[in-house]
Amino acid sequence: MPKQDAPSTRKGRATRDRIVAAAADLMYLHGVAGTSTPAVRDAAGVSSSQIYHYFADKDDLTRAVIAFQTDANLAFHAPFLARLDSLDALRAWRDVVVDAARQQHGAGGCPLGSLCSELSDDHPWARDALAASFTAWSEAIRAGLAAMTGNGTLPPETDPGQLALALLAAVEGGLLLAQAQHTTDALEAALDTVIAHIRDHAAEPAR
Amino acid sequence: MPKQDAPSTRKGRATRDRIVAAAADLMYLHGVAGTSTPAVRDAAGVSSSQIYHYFADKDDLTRAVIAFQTDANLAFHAPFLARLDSLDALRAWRDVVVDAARQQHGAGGCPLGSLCSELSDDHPWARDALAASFTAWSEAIRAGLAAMTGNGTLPPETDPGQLALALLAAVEGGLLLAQAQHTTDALEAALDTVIAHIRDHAAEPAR
DNA sequence: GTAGGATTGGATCGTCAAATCCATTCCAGG
DNA sequence: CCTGGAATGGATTTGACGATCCAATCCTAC
Repeated sequence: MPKQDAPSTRKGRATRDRIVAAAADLMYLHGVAGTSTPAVRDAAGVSSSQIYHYFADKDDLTRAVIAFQTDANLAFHAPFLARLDSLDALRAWRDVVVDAARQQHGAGGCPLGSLCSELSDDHPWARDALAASFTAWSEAIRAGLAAMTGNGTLPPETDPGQLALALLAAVEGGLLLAQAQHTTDALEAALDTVIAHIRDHAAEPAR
Repeated sequence: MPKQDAPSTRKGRATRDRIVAAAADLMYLHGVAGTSTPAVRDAAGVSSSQIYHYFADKDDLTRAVIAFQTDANLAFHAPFLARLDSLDALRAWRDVVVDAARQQHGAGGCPLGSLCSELSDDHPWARDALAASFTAWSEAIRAGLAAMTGNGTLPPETDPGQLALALLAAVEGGLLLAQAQHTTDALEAALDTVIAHIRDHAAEPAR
């Protein structure tokens, strides 16, 4: 039973947000199982009872963290995906993703990907939420690519949905490998390969 | 301090193997943190002391599981990657990967990927081992692709290492998304896109 | 067969995380 | 003001997990 009622007072909302932000941070760094509620309590600067005042249990808090990361992820990528109207714009997005990964030497991987890998099998509610997150993300990419078919950069018979999934998988797989290898090589190779395929398609005239 | 000495007696080796196999299975299903040593004890049909007789601690057992999954993974893919001398052989491998994922509706994801996502950030020894696993895997793919440049299927200027990383990232990302979506759509899209790019490259004559 | 190490069983200990409880303080509306 | 619900602090309970210990049994080498 999730505790869905938002805090009524301003202070309460601030506290709840602080808990979620701290939990999101810790869970990103150490995983959900690796994040204890005492750790969240200390990081957020609250007391134990606060956590259970605003959340039914740890699962409920985790639910909030998933929503938090979903929003953060879309907020981060949306500006670049909104106007994906040229190959250069696509490459610009690629650079942003690669730079972000490089900045932390791949550590952490994708916030959504980590949660997905850890929670999907045992927690259907988490799986559903994350599936929706990924769908929204790939839909944002697809919409961007659709702009390229719309303005003639790509031939009309290209399937933006297929390419969007391929790009998303490239990002997730690339970030996962970056986590182990501490290199963005795989991420770059995966994205560059898909983008090269798109470029080749754009270069050759529609048959 | 790993307990690296293999059991001296036949029975001991069998017990140790049983523990590792049970632990690998549970850790694949529920993650490392989600797998308690009592659970491993029950699944393997041994008593607590057995586990700590053959392994220094849970980390040491996890180390063994990583090695186990690394071997299993290579053993599974090697037959297909060994003779990757044509586009059809590449597509055959793709089908095997996709079928395996489809068979369990994406549940579980990649055994190595799951471990990587959970352990890389907090356990350097695991990260190193998994990085080596992925390197070996991508090297096997690269060697296969190299056969295609060797026999003229692919032009000599193609970079098999780059393509191998792209394929590996496609597999990992695709399996991760399959875990959330319970569909192999993304996996297929990612692999098909990279393979289409390779095909296009093969079709056009070397400049 | 028999000695001695390898292997096994299962009780047990210390620790820590999840969740609960209750008493106290805060604060917005009247 | 002042009052009732919201918010907070922190002690506490309960249970599980990792790890240890020691006694009993098994096997292998001689």
